[in-house]
Amino acid sequence: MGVLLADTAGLDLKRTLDSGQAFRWRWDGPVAAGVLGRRVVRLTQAPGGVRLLGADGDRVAAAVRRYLGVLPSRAHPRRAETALREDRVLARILPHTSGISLLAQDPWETFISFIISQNNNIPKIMRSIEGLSRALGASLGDGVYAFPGPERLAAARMRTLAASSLGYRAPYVRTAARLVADGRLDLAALARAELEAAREALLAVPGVGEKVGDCVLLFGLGHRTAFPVDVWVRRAVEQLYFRGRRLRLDDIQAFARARFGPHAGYAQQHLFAYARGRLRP
DNA sequence: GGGCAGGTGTAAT
DNA sequence: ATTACACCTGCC
Repeated sequence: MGVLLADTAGLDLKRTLDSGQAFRWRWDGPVAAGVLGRRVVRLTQAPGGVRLLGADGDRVAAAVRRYLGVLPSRAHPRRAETALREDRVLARILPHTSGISLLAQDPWETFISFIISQNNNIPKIMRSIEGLSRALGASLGDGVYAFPGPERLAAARMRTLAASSLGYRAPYVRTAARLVADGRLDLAALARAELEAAREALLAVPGVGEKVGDCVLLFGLGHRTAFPVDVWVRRAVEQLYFRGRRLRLDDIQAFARARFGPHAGYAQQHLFAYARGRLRP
């Protein structure tokens, strides 16, 4: 049943969907169910790649392939891995992390999701996003809800936001939604803009710091040289490249640019996955 | 039940 | 320029 998605050989679905870049996937045994826009998608790992379950047509398959980062071919994770294997440290790490893909997620949903992610943990982030979708998003049937659009979120009552356990992030989410809803922040334009200009625009939003901004750039706006530094990536860089020496954030960024260049985003994903799985704090 | 994790904003030096 | 602390919630 379903269809094997082209170009997904070698893609590790679990590593990809559980890598902290997406928050709307649920595993039911071997099947991952997620919401892409207004469509529920079910995926499973197959011997030759990723299988799209259900009776969806070619257009859906193409959309899922773009989402999974295997289209266009220049964005394919295999290219990044080939290049990153030149790095001695990553060559050692890759056997544990190979197959991770950088997802091409919806800019708006990614923007809000990572504002919620600040000073937070993944299960709680997922609950908050689920709660917002349930309260404000369109029903897609079977108890599944789309992520609410900017206008819906901008107009939401504070108590609705609070009911989704946003905590002190609620005003950040509301302000961010208003900026997008009335066009003062154009996420699509930031996807086309230069990295530094886009970064600056995101950092001007209350609740968006360097880490969240870089996550939005990398996971939602297609800026594949962004290098989000959270505590795990910091540990990985300091321990694996600098013998545990304490570095400043700017120095980590400069190091990533120099060392990984156009593949910095992918390097970050592998370092993050490795650190979370195998490094001690 | 107190301590802790997780980024950002703000106020302090 | 760097540093210390508060912020909300859920988990241990």
